[in-house]
Amino acid sequence: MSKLQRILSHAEQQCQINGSRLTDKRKKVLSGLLQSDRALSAYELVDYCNETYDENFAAMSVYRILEFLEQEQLVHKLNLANRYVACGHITCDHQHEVPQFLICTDCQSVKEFSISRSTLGSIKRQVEQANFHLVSEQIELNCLCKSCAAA
Amino acid sequence: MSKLQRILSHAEQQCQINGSRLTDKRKKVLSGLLQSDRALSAYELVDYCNETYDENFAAMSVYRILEFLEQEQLVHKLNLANRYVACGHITCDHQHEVPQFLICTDCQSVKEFSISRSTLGSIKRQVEQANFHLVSEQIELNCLCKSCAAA
DNA sequence: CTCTGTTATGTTACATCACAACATAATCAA
DNA sequence: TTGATTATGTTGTGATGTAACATAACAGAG
Ligand SMILES: [Zn+2]
Ligand SMILES: [Zn+2]
Ligand SMILES: [Zn+2]
Ligand SMILES: [Zn+2]
Repeated sequence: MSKLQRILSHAEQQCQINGSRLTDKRKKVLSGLLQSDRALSAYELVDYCNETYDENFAAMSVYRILEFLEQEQLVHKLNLANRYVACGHITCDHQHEVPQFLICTDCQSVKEFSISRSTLGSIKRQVEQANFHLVSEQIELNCLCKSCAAA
Repeated sequence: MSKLQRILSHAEQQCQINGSRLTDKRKKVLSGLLQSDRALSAYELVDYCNETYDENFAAMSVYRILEFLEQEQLVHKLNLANRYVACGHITCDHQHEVPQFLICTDCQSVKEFSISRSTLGSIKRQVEQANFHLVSEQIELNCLCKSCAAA
């Protein structure tokens, strides 16, 4: 069983537990993201799926499917880049924490990582001091990945 | 002399020093942002200027003007919200540091603030450990402002 | 296995967004 | 005045995101 298959079946189980269905189309969109080494826009996914699976996804469908996958924590939306990535922890059993993302502005590769609790804590403290309140611990940072930085 | 006037003339001087011109149109766009209590999208600015000054700005012009104002550090672009705010430090004489922004996802009000050097340092360190490199210290965080959080 | 309500997907049509490309006008430096 | 540079006008287009309504697939009750 390939790694992709393993992740997909794990995702399917997870959906069953949540009382939702990982349909064929949804699986294809998720696969697209899983097989991509970078974050994809909705329309890139439309093209990818249509070429790879000889399907006829409409943009509308992909947006709806992405919304679903996001709710199921299988996919993350990167607001800073208006793109989507597959969650890197689908096969993990532990509860998914709110992740932070490093996005390469050159090649759109993404690293899902966790900033230390203490750093996150001091960010939150300083935000509160400024009389604002974080709506989410999801933090996105524009970066260069190692290979793009070298070039 | 009103506060607005003072900021504008300060901005004009700054442009002269840089060998650029703060034209009438550019002044109007900047004024629009200065008088707004929240971040505005390019098209909101188009509408605002056309209504307020009885002008006929085209979207294209506003995009160009915003690009100019950004170069002059008079305006900041918020990538997370696809909106623009006037710099809060135009009349400061000290060198402008890279700012961080707290953006209310409800009312689009924005606080330009500075995270502590030490926190910024530890963020950078953790990013480097993940083999990425920050392209900018500009960090944008989705928040709720105090009044929106209350409601 | 029907029937029926719910969920998923298809289809069409729009509103918005961001900018390319070329044209004209204003400004400046000599 | 002239020529170069900069700013703005104008037109057109590709990309984005979603509303509104229609049909299909599914699941559970009877
Ligand atoms: Zn994840
Ligand atoms: Zn890269
Ligand atoms: Zn500023
Ligand atoms: Zn608010």
